[in-house]
This record gives sequence, C-alpha cells and structure tokens, in this order.
Amino acid sequence: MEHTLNTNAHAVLDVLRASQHHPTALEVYESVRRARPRIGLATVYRILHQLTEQGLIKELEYGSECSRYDAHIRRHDHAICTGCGALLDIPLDIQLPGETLQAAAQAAGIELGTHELRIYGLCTSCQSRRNA
Amino acid sequence: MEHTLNTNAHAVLDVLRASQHHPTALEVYESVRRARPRIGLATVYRILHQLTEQGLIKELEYGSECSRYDAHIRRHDHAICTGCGALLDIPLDIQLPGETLQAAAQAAGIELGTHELRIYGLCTSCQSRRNA
DNA sequence: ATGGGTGCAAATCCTTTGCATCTGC
DNA sequence: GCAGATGCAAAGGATTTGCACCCAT
Repeated sequence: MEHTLNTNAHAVLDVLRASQHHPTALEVYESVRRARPRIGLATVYRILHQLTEQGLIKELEYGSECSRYDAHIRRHDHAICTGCGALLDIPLDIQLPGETLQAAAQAAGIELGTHELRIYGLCTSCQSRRNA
Repeated sequence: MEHTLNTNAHAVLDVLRASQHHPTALEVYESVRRARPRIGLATVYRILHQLTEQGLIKELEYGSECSRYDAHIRRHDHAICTGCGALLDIPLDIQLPGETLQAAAQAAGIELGTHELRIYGLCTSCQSRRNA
C-alpha cells in the first residue's frame, strides 16, 4: 500500500520516521519543507490525516493543545509530564490482563478494541527545575 | 474551601455535579444560563479553570476537539468510542500493580504521579449502527 | 480534457484576553 | 472608593475548507 503514496506523502512519512519525538503538524511542515520547499501547511494536514487513516501513523492527542504525530504504530503507552506537557513513549511493553480489559470494556458498555495506559508525573528536567 | 466559591462558580459546579456525562464548556454554559442568565461564556471558562486548579473538577482531554469537564474527581479510567467519540467513565476500580506503574514511569524517566487507562472501542449505539 | 493533488487565503472552531463596567465590601 | 469578578467583543492558535491552478495521465 505504501507504494501508493505520492511524493509529498512520502516526504511527510520520512520526516515522521526519522523523528525521535512526536512532532506537531507545524513541526512536520517545517521539516518537510527542506525536502519539498513548496509544500503548504494545509497539504501537510491533509497528508497527516490520510496517513492516519491508512494506519501508517498515529495521531496523539493529549492536552488541549495541538495534535502530535507518531510513526511508531505498535501499541504502546505514554508518559505525560504534568510540568511541561512533554509526551514520552514508555519503552516497555506493559501487558495488562485481558480479563481486566474485558471487564472494563463491559462495565463501560463498549466492545473492546485497543487500549492505552497514560502515566502522569514530572519529567527529569521539571524535577530539577522544581528542586532548583 | 468550597465556601469560598462565589455564586457563579457554585452554579457551574452544580451543573457539573448534576450532569451524568462530561459536558463541554459550551454545554456547561448553556446549562448554567438557566440559573444565571447573564453569565458569559468567558466567565464559564474562567471558572472551569479555577475549579480545575482547586481540584474540584477535572478537565478531560481527548480527541482534538474541545475539553470536557467532570466533577467526578476520584481517579478513574475512561472508555472512548472510536465510532462517535463518546467519552465514558469505566465504573470499575481498576487496580494496576504498583510495580508495573513504577517500572513504566522509570522507563519513561518521569516521577510517577497519577495514571489513567483508556480503552477504545465501539459503544453500543455504534455497534448497532454498524450492524444496521 | 480530466481528475486528483496542491498552494494560498479565508473561514471555522475552541479558547483566551483586553477592557470598561459592575459588585460587594 | 477599591479589588476582584464579569460581560462583551476582539484576538488568538490550530485546523479545515473553498477554490483556482497545475500536473500526470
């Protein structure tokens, strides 16, 4: 499927795959402009949606601010810094018992799909800032 | 502390406490106008922030849409419908092993605060819509 | 020539802010 | 009379949309 992506979409995907963090649409736009200087921000948004629908990337939503995008699509969990808002991957495969998830889904009345654990706390820089 | 809230703030809190779902700021505004017809939307936003800071309510952020507010502040988890976006409480106290949470926090490099489990799937109405 | 993809600018949505007014003390 | 709270309107930031244009087929 991926070979159906056009040049702009490829460039966006490359940027996301090369990125170590989770860039916002604007950050993607700024990066991708190095490869495709004439691309517009609206196109970046259109491509990000398209890639999300195709399951090639994930849109991460947290905080009321802007979305961030992630080419790392295996299920994983996130840590969110309550000081600076940083969104960090948890590089650990956290296995929750299937029956717990099922019970939760049933209690809420939904058909279980995927899940995500979010842990909140202070990142190391915010910890030092606090102690300073 | 709660007796320090003024009339408008009380009215907002009452609306949230009476609500069975998680209203948006606009929905709170529309409800609270029954009790306080002259209140403005900006004031509702200001009060929602104030109540959040005081820990009397929680701001729920999911999706790229608007925030929703919840007077149910005991730690709890959420189910999110991938069909219609509904945000539902999981009426179940899901206990995750402290050591799992600690390990996750440590792996991500944050100091563990709170956590939230989110499960995604189709709510019952979206299930019937799909089967229809 | 035709249709999808694109850039640009305008529009939209949610939220915040500036400011003059009002309120309770 | 003052400090804080408020309403209103305007500003703000992220995202989407309208539309004319362009390109490959």
